[in-house]
Amino acid sequence: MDSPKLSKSPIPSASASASASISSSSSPVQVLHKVVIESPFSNYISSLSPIKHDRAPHVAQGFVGLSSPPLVFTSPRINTLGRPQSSSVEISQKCEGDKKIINESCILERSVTESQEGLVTDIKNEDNKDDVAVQLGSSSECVDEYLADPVETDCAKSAYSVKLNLKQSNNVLQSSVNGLLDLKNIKFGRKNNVGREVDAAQFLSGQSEESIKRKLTSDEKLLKIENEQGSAQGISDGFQKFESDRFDLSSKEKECKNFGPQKDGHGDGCSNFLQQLPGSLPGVQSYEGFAKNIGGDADVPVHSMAHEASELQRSMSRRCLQFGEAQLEATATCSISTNRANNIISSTSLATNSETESLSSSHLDLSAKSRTRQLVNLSQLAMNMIPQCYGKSSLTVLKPSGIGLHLNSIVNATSMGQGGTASMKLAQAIKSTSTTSCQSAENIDNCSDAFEKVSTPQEGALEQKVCTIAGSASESLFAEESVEFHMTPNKKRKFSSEDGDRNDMFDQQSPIKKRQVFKLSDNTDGDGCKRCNCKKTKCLKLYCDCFAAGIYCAEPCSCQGCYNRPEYEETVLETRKQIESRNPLAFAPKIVQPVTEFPLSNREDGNQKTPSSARHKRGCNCKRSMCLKKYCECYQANVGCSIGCRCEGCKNVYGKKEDYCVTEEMVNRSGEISESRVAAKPKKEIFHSELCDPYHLTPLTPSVQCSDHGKNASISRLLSRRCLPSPESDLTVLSYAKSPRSPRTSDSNDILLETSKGNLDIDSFCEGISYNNTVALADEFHRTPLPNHPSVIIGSPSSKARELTSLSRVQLDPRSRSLTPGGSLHWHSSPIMPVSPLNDNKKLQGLYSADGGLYGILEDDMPEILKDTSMPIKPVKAGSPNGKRVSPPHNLHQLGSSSSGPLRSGRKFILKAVPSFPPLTPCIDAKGSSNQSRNNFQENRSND
DNA sequence: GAGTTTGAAACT
DNA sequence: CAGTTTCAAACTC
Repeated sequence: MDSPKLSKSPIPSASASASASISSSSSPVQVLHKVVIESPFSNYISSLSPIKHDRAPHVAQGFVGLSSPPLVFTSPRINTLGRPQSSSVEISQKCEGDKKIINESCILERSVTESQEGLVTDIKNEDNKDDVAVQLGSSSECVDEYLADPVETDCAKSAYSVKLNLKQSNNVLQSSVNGLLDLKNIKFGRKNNVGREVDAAQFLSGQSEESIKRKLTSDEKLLKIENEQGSAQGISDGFQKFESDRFDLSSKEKECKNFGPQKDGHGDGCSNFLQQLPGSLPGVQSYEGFAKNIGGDADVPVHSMAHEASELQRSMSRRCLQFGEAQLEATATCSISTNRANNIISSTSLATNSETESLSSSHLDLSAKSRTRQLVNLSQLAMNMIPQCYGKSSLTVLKPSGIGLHLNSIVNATSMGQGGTASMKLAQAIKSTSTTSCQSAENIDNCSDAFEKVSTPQEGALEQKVCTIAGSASESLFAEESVEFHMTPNKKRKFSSEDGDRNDMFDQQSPIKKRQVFKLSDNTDGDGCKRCNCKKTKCLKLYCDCFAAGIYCAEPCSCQGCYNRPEYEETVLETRKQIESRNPLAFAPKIVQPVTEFPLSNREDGNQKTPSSARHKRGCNCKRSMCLKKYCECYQANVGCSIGCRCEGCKNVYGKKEDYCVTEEMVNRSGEISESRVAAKPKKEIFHSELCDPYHLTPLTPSVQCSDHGKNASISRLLSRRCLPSPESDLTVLSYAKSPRSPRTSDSNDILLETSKGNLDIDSFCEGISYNNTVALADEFHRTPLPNHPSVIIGSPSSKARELTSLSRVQLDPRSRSLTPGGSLHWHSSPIMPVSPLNDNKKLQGLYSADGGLYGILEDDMPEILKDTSMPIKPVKAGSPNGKRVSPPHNLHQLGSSSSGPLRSGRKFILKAVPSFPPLTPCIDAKGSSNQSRNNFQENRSND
């Protein structure tokens, strides 16, 4: 044990105290982040609303001082600040009046915009946007119109981009006057909000009934949309309740109804959704299909739309913010996120569906009300999506779901997906959105009911999607947290088995209870984070999932003598440092998920059975469980085994080690990898590269994997790897392009890249940052807490994104096509490889070799930043036969001149220096040596 | 709920 | 670095 220092100042840092206070309120999980709220916006927001408390509790507490961690934590916090608060603000203001709401919305918008700005400077260049808008076609009408409004541009800081969008959108959007009116109204409202709330309101009201309605809608939403519902079409009481809760289900129904006929193809989905909403997934699926249609070809457009819509959203409603969080968490890819978000939204509220639909079919004729609602919904969607897509989103994403546990992001997601996880996430999203509204018990009940209704139907597709999202991006404590926090009784019902009496448990009742709960919930608290039951380690060792995940233990934990609490922050930090000193990657996420999975997964099925691209950083060392039980970290994480695994008799459902190798091989042969260099490399190398490179690791799978339990995982993997990124997912494409396989070389890759470009603005942050960053960030965060820059991430949401971006850019070789600014972040995509002509063979080897790859890349291409930054490329021990610890890549030596020496010798140093980067996977074949004796013993036992 | 199994983490 | 021990989760009964 690291000597746990007994109490030290209970709350050393202000942030810690803050978090502690928050946590005290109720949330089991506490996320610590120092910087988070520093932004004026956040402060302002926080001051405005009490929400903070609400939100905070949900957030898992991270170690404030932790050097490495917890990006994951950060993100949640960010979310909390921005969105949750905003939402809460809305609520609070709701009571006050529309004006306040408007103001707040404006503020939020600004904050969002600003944050976005930072991330998105790229967006300014939006040549692609036009394309996107065009691609989006009708779907973006409303948004476009909205964007088109000059006023908006003025108001929004991101006006520039908006203007561009507007121009484009104008061309496209003109078709729908109504939408414009609404949008304009909204915009106007926003402007006015900035300084002239009243005027704006008047203005809006004066412009048209629609505008009025819309305003009403916004007001209602904030206050409660009941009025709208009443004015609009009759809505079932149940739906009304939802609406009151802010779900606006009734409104959605109305909208859907309205849309149904109008909608082209999507309309059906909407109508279906409505019909099925009460309990049928189909609607959701159809909705997904719609989303796919929208974003399928060009995810980017969707993002752009979302982005645009986001502004509306901002003005309109903050409540969606949480959604965004959840979604963000879940999804790295915008398209996916969008779809999922849509799904989620739809699940939460019909309105959401209508939004998407409306977006998709710009020309849809909706009643003013419906349109208004749609706008609102769109705005919500946009909000949700935006964060994801945009830099902020990335930040949000940061909160790796997996955070909760090393393994866990993925695992949790998976579990959730399988069971009620999806629902939980949905619930999270919903709750997040509705949480504020649900403050009253009644509201809560209503919300919960609504949630149930929604969730139930969704369980099928939605859950999977959700899972995927959560898993891929990061399950994010966030979402889960929010879920817990928000969990209404109904929700509990849904999760009852899991959550059960979680609240009660917070008190740390008998461990048994907790433990039971854990069992039910898979040891995950609402956050999706596992909760520990440590008895001897005081939760200061990696044995403790909480500690390992960089979060403080919470009520749900049944640990004994726990020092992993805010009160013992110092101890925790010290211990953490010690552990990190031994193994810099100790706190890095265990599961590496390739960024690309997202798209792939989406494409295949809505369900996506498995994702298999994600892999365990170190790989497992299973001897007796055959990787079929949770003893296996790979299995637990719902990821397939890879070369890095030292397991024996692997039968991992998510992907056998052997299969993995085979797949890799096939891929290599396929020539996609292009350039002989890849082909030339031995399979192992390739595998290693993927394995080693966490990001790179498995392009294949989506972390989440909802699962078919990985039965199809292997297949999916193959597909994913082989398949170039479909146009559907730009991310995928990009990532692939970046992949060491040599995006350049492969024609397909090039094509893909180009395609993606056409669809997306690479420059736009949406694409670059949003996609890449989001994913990358998520991964990074999950994987590696940035020891050095934790505060940065947390502190300024954009900061991290920026850093990443900068890194990525730096990494990016101008020559390389790799678009993604953030892509570079993702190792797996590392543009560098393709770009750098350097000794391909060596590099390749290096790359392929687990650690080597990174090192090589870093040195050659990225050198400065990365080198300086010190990427924690490898866990010190990563390579050990046991696999427990990553050993430095042997190949490094081979790699480049400079790299090998220093790297090797200084591997430890490097690791520390670059905590921000995800730990590379130990590529080493390593045979598990460590437990041999034990293995032998086990074998003997088995034989017996 | 207790006990066993399992494999990672920690230790030597 | 390899081997061993410890630990807590997962699992079984």
